[in-house]
Amino acid sequence: MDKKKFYITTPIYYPSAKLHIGHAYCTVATDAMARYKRLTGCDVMFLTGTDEHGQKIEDKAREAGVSPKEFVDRIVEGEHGVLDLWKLMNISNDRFIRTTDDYHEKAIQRIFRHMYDKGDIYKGTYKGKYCKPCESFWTESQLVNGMCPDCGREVVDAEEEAYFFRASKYASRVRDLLTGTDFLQPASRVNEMVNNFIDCEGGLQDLCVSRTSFQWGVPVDFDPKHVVYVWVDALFNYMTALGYENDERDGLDRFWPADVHFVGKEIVRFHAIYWPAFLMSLGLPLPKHVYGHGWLVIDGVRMAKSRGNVVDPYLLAERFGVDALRFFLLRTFPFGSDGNFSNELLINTINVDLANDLGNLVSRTTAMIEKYFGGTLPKTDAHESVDDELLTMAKALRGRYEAQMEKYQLHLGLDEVFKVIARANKYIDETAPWVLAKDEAKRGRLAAVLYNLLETVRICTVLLTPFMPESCEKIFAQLGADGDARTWESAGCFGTLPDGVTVTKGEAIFPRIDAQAELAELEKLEAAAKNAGKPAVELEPYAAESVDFDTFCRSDFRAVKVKACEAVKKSDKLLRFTLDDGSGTDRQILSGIHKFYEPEQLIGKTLLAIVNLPPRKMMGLESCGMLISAVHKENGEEKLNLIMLDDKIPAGAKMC
RNA sequence: CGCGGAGUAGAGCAGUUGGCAGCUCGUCGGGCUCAUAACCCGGAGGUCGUAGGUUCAAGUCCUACCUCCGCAACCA
Repeated sequence: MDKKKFYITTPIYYPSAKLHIGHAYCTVATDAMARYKRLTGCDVMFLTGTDEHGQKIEDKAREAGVSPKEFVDRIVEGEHGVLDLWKLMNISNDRFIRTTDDYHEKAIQRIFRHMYDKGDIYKGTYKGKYCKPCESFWTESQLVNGMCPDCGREVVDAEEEAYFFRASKYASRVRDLLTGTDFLQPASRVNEMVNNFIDCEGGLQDLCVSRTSFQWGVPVDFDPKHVVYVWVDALFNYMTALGYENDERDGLDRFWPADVHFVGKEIVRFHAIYWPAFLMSLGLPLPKHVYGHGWLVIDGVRMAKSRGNVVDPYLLAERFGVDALRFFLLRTFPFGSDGNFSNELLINTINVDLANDLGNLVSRTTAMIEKYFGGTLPKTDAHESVDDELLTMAKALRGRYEAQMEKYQLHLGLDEVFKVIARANKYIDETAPWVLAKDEAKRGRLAAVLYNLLETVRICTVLLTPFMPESCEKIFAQLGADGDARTWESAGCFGTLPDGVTVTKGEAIFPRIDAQAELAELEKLEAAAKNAGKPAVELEPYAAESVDFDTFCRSDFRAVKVKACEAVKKSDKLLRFTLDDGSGTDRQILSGIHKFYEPEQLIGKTLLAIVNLPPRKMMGLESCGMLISAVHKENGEEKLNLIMLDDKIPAGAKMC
């Protein structure tokens, strides 16, 4: 019979900055799944890569003074870059795709044209905020203080010509796919998608698939002032990497459709709605599953560069070992939901599961075989009923593990293995080999007990291989398990190790970590890493254009006193100020500075405000003016200081 | 009333179709000495967010409310 195929992918990551532990989490999970499938005998294709186009990279490259391609090359191929990280993490991907690869770009042009020819891509207008001097479009949410985030000048409502994908045409087929099949997992994500994006007001929106406001992308070949905008470019990587619309790669017939795309929950929408719609448009087979995993969060908030709470996988892998880190990520957090990451939990998991339970089990088993039998067990068949439970569990393990793995429940697969490991530790207590060893007549029974342990450990190790390839290799070596005793087959067969096998007690495979000392050390290292290589103080660029005196004079700046200040409900940034501006009536101003100040710090302070801006509503509240602050970056971190005036200045005093 | 998720022992979480409330860590007590001060056993600790309702029986189903978190919005 032909080998079964299995095609699995990670998202292609956006290399605008170094990857963090969250990216590693997703890739390690995919890797474990791919290794598991290979173990079971599947012909596996495992793809990962990078999504390298777009405005943000164009901007970052300009800031760095290099071309966009040079910029992404550095993050992808450079030292401690994406490729290095996956090598370090022992990722076994079969292919790596970069959306700047020539064959991919050419294929995207053809794909775009096919969809256009079919009438599923049409020319329309994209509405947004436009900054004339910068020739840039911004979405409402990108604006800084309602102004252009680049130059700080005013933006205007404007329209840009753009191509759109007619997603609306496929709305009902996509809804059926989501609600009627197990395409999207975990199932809890289905309602969210359907209610939010398909059955919402206005129905499924057509998707903007081209832009003219930046150049760093795949040009639309029949209308070259447009570049293909993110999702057509990014999602089709899963097919172009197999040779779709190109001759450079191959394997499309063999591996498409994908068996599963592992993706973070933030991009579930694009994989679960637009990706199937694209494929429907082209009449292509749909992937079998999309699995949206959770995020690693820190103290309950999402990890993000802008929050300065990203965790560096390099640091952790180097300190604790790649396998320990891989294991921790997949053992601790339920794969479908968010998990709260902490160094403490990491160390605790390593100590308890790997050092105390697994490592110590290997150690005491091999130690006793060496001590009592010189490393080689004699033939024996002294079975007792106390063995039954352990043997039953060990024999059933592969099936139970497989059931979980097939559902992508990696943490539950591991859980099954660790139940058996715990049972084996208990078995040692029950059988007390050190007592048997004192009685020469019980040599046979002693050998049987140790053999049972040896086999149990071997089976567990086979099943742990996808998670911790290198450590399992070491364990096999200590057990004397050769090629045939490391296979999927053998994991279902208690008694695989031959009589006379020789074990060797070696170094501790997972040494215990001194938690307190290590935590302190980590804190130091992370603080150092955070500040490394970043300019101490970074200033906004100076305005190139001059402003005439009259324009300046029309701005009415006044001293104001803070009478009351409170956080705006449901907003993480806004503070609501009630101010005395000297006029006799209170003035309300909202300011997005909660990240920098707590409201109680500000009551009674004398601040500077511009008071003749038109009122504006935010979160349902009216803001009449703007408080003036000084902004800069320190060690890459945004800093903001309100301008505080001498308290003897009366409320309402005009600045000029 | 924008959409969705979550509230269960000190912490982190499981609890399938309603049937005596569980797991890991921590904590306290005991056992063992093969092992990486590891392992094994036992105890304490919860009115399962609140208030109603259905039922012989509710963590589980229904209704209302409270709190938290995502998305969205907003960030003058």
